[in-house]
Amino acid sequence: MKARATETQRKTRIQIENEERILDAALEEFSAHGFRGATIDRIAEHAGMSKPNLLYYFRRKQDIYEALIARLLDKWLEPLQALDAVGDPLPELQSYIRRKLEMARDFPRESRLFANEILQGAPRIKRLLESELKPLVDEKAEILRGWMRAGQINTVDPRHLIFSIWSTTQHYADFDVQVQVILGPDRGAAGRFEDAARYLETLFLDGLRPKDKAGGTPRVRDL
Amino acid sequence: MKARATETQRKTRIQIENEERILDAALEEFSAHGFRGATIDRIAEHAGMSKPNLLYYFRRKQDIYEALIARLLDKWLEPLQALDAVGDPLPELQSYIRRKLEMARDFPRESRLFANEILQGAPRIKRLLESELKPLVDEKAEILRGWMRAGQINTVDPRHLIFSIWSTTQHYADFDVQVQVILGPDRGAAGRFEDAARYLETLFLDGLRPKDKAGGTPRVRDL
DNA sequence: CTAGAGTTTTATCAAACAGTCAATATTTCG
DNA sequence: CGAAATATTGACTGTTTGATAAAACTCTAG
Repeated sequence: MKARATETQRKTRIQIENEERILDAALEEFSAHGFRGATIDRIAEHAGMSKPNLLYYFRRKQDIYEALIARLLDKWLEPLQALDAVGDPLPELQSYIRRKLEMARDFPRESRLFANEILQGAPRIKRLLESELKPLVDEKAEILRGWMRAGQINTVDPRHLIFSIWSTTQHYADFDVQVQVILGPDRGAAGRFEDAARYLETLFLDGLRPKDKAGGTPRVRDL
Repeated sequence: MKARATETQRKTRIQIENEERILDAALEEFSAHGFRGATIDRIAEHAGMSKPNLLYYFRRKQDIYEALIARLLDKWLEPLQALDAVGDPLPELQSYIRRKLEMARDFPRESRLFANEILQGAPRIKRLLESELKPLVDEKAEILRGWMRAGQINTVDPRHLIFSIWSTTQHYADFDVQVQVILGPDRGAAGRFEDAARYLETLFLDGLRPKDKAGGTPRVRDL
């Protein structure tokens, strides 16, 4: 019988192995070229099997893509899930930033997969963003607002705060080539991420304005 | 005679008009689907001309892409170019952030074009990044270091500072769909960018740590 | 060991794709 | 005007791509 995912049926050893290999190869290709730029041929080649064989496990290109997204979304949202109301705000936020940065370091392909999808208008996962991401962000934004009301962190729009954490951390995965061109090969990947972590800590905690200059607060604000 | 760019030759009115239309259409397609995902047929259709006609002006797909990149890179680096050593550091940085954010607001397709290219490993413009972007960043990083030595801004790695400005501002163009899902349709595009500007100002100047706990200026700036 | 389920391959298809060519139409300019 | 330069088109080529059909092979449970 056909190995269709829709049916409730135990998976064969070979099925499990091959779907794994296909999804890994697909991650490689989709994250590097986007949905339209990736081809079944290259995914099959990368997975070490013939194209018809691959299509035996996933009937259509889009099926591979959707399986991949479904498998990765939860993992991707884990750091934000972990943001907890009970901890102290600043360490809690630092921890969130650190986790996101570690995700960018350890799972750059996953980061680029989502980046490609969103960048190209999220035609295939927009619904998923509305049903999964939006409520999660709303929930965590409420926690942040609580901290702001209590004066434990500066008052800002919590959703924009979350955007800035996403963008600054994922930048190191998504724009890695550019980062490497600019930083040069001096420090390895690990060193780059340490530097990034140190910088982001300063930025998010204290910003750029020096804490106390010699006399008074100049507070230059306007442009 | 053929209308090849390699030859020193005055351009016809029709040539100018058509190249313009082609490049605009190409920006639309390349920014939405990446190099491999975009097709000549769709670019031609979008430009309102037949495919062979388009190929009369640009012989290969890659030629369109390269012409587009060449035309846009300078404009894209303009805000950083404008960062000036003589101004006061904080207003100067604020101004840079504001400019970058305006670019994201006014030229989202250009932002996505570059994002797509870098995301996919910059295979076509890596050399350009090394020859144009790297020296510019090095130059401006030196200005930032000067301000840090003078104690006018906090001491951080200036290149990571630049990364964070790029990522936070371009996020509003590149990840626009996601931003819209999360913020909802309440405020229009203009409103979103005002909010973003206000938030980024707080972030980059003061970070999240409250300035002085009780007493002093509450610094409530609400949403 | 063997029947049937599960897996892989070979052959194939139609559509999409980048790019070419020669013929035709239009514009420019002396 | 009329010839040369420029622009546009239709018809076409070879390749890539997503997808299918059926035959052949392999594994596994009884």
